[in-house]
Amino acid sequence: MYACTFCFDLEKEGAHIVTRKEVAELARVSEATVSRVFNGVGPMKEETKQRVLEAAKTLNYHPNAIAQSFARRRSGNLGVVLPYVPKVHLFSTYFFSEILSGIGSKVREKGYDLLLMLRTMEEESDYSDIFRSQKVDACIILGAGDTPQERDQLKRLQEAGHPFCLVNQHFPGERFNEVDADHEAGSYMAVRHLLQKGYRRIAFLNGSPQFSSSDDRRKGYERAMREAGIEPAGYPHWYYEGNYSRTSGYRAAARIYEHREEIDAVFSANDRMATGLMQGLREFGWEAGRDIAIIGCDNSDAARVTDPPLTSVGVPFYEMGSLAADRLLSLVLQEGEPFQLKLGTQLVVRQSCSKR
Amino acid sequence: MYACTFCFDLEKEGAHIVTRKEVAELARVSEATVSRVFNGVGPMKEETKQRVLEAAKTLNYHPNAIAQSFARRRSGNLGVVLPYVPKVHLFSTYFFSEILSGIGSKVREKGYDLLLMLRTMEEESDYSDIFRSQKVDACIILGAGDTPQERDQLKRLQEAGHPFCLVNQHFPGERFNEVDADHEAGSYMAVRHLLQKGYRRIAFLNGSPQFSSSDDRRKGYERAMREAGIEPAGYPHWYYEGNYSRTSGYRAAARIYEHREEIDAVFSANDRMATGLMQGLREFGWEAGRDIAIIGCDNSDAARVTDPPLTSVGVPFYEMGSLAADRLLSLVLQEGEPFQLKLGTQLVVRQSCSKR
DNA sequence: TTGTAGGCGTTATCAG
DNA sequence: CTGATAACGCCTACAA
Repeated sequence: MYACTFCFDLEKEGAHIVTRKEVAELARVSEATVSRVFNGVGPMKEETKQRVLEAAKTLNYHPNAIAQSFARRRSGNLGVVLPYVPKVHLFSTYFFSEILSGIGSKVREKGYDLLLMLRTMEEESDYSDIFRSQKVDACIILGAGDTPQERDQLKRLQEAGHPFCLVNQHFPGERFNEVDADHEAGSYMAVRHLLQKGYRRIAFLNGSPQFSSSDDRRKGYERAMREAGIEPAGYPHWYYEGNYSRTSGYRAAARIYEHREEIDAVFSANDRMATGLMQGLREFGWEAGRDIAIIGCDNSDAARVTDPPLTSVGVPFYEMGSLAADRLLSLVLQEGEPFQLKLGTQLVVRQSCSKR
Repeated sequence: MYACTFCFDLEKEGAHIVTRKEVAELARVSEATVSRVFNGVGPMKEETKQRVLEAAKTLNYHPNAIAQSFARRRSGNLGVVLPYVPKVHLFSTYFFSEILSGIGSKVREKGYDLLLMLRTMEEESDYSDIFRSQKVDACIILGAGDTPQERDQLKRLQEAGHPFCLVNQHFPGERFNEVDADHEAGSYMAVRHLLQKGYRRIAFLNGSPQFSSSDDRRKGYERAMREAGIEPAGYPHWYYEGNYSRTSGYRAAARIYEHREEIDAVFSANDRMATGLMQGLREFGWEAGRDIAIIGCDNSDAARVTDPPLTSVGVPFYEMGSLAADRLLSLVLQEGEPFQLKLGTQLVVRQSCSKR
């Protein structure tokens, strides 16, 4: 009998939404006091506090986050913008899932929530829309490229005073908040590695030019070559350009194979293109690591799966995401300065460039 | 001079947050009328409507989403729970990014937003917490497994009347909302394909048992074998179990190679394990498609990258996500019934099982 | 067709 | 230390 009543009550509570008011009544204090207890502000008698907490527990009270956001005029959400291209995987999902994980862990640590916004390409939507609805307090923009439109939109965001941050992308000449990786240094290391192994005729397979990492990698490649006394500009057949997709790497294989007399290694601006390249070359009977050396970038899962496993420049995407969220949320809380950070990269040597 | 004033005004507007009140004043109507116009409810004079819209445009008014949520007592957010294991990729990121994309497109189409919740494993947090704060109106749970704790939590959610949905996971005996794929049929097709190619000694590399798809795939495998007059239970060396990670597939390679006399094909419960398996076997000098046939599941990107490319059972993750979001949000709006759906799968033949 | 007014569940500011 | 009380921006009967 008692048990029944108890169960019944519990079920009712499950449906009913407990408010601060009820807690206040049960604890015989004012609603304001309940809020103080839950926000830990102001001095208060320990006994009162305990009475409130107890009442809250028996009623199973949980503050309404929406009401809090409304009253505080802060959503408590960090927005993350992802370029969304259905059925086409221009970027590696590795890139995004790592960064997202990094953001997610930091955001949770800071008591925020993550609002995901998938941006379709066709849509000319202003970034400001994201902030206008007030659903996010700040926002991290992933996969942005340096195009005139993009620059314009970001500038407007900046001028409007909306806090945002870019990850893995740099806009020269602007002072946007950014967390980037030192792709130049990473590429330099990779190409140096090839040179030390005795390769001299090293081609470069670049990605889409609107991403700053493409430019950085090209610079690293050229610096290493020039330091070795080789001027890559003198060899037109050493430069190829894809769009970071596996397919574009696959297509490059044909062109590269055409000039096989002048090439004994390829440095690719990401792993996806490198895997496509390996696959394409294999169809001509060329094996990476035997007939040609190949190095990729990102050190993604794909690099471990290919045959032979792919040497690659590791990029700390997870840490970049975490750091971006950390600094950006600090900015929102008025504690912290604008930032433009660059994290180190690391060469992970595997078999795709080991022979010789 | 005029231009200057204009610019100045625009900048001020960028910082100031325009409210409904100001629009009402400029349009010389009540605030209620502004709301009606923006929500398209109730009859109204076309002229009034235009006046309001114009005023809103000149002031650059956008309704405050938080305030709307507060008043409507609906957040307008769909929660998505992801298991979050830093630095460990138990599932393929492919799986999640596809489902997430599917959810994302549907959610946007319905005017909702996506709230991402990364769930760490250690944490014993009740799923109800997700709803208590009122930050989501419904929620899609990804990567759940059939464990006693999980079942308990989901039951409680159900009893509390919180709308949720599972994707790619079935809980026998419960009536949870689910969108699953017909893994049994897919596996059956895959194994039939092997049998038709003349393979008879087919081993099965399963994934973690807490996922219903593991069980389904085992059933499909067994049904195909039995129909061919082979009782797999009679061959203990035909069953292996990994945890869906590439590494677990790699490790299985050694055990499978040990019994190579009794095995000429392997059906793997996902692509990641299959790629690990291929890699492991290669270290013993065994090539997939030449010395052994291999088929995976998921038809992920990885299946196209391996050498040889991997035959795989395609699962419509994108559509599953989209469908789940669609039906779940319909439920929230009181239009639509509880659902338990199952989508078809498809065998994608590549070279990993072509020879012979 | 439009306006008035009460309410949503907090936060935060003042008195006491 | 604690209790009133005024916002917060919008929704929605109900009234006119």
